[in-house]
Amino acid sequence: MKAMDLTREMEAFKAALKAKGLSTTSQRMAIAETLFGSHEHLTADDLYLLVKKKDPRVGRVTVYRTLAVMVEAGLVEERQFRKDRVLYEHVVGHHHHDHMVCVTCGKIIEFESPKIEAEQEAAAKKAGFSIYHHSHTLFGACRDCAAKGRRSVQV
Amino acid sequence: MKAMDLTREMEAFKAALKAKGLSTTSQRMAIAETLFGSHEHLTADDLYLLVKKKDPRVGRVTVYRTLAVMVEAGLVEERQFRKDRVLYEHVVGHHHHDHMVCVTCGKIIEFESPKIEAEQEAAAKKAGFSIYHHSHTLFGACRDCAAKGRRSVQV
DNA sequence: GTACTTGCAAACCCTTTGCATCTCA
DNA sequence: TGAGATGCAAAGGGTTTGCAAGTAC
Repeated sequence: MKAMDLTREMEAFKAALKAKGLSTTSQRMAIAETLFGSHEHLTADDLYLLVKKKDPRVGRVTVYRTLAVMVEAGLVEERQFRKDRVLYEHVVGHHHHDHMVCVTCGKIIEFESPKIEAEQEAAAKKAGFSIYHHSHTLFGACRDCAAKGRRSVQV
Repeated sequence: MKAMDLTREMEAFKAALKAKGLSTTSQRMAIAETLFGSHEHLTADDLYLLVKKKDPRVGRVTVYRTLAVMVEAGLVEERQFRKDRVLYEHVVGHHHHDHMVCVTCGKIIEFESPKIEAEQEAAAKKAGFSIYHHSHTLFGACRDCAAKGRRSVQV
């Protein structure tokens, strides 16, 4: 796999830092490059371990603090598929989608449905509710796990 | 408000205990009566405090353990609207619904949409995914909070 | 009577915070 | 150089577990 071009993501992050009056530190850059370079859904600790491989001088706490900045800037979103674990997904340059989570193998499938978006907007309007954001996750079995008849509970 | 008739819920719980080979203890009954008698979304600790008013001999740990039994039996569902808090809602005798959560005042509005259910089923089918259950939550401002222009982040 | 339950306290896990040191601008 | 950033260690908060004593059946 060739190296990804992270220019757009990194520029967006630097702009967000500048807008908040925060410094462009080597730790923040290393964390951002690692997260933007991954298309996985990562826990803070997953990310910490990955960043540490690149630059051992980055601490776990800085990862948490940097993720918080990114979330606040709208560059990254938190996903909670299990009650004991928060996953981070970078969303710069991606359009909105929701998720199907295979409870057997943990696979995450992204989906989007304009009809669902329209319907939830209609439901909200009916209740006088203004949506800021939403979370819509389907839990079940992916094609492979359903075929294999496996059914445990991993996620 | 007159006392609710919890017969159906309590019988369902007793049946679930019997099916699992578990004893009908006074603690479990007190916890069940309290939870089934509430139409709020409660944290384990909220429930513990409520039960303790009725019967001070019930411990926090037993509440956690009893909730786990109820969730496994399908009598109660867990809702996670915030990453640091799990809410429990009893679902015996209620039909499925999803939630809108006001991030300003914390109000929870229930909604249901057959169209959304149908669409998410269609999306899953397209991906070869079998849905076991799902979570769909809208975060935003309820009518009152939107009108007052308040916008903090409580939930 | 015996195996299951309970409840206290302690352990756990993830996350946040206090604070001295370091670094960007 | 000085305000902001970092990282260690320790605290925090919700939840789970070990174990001795209590209870259902």
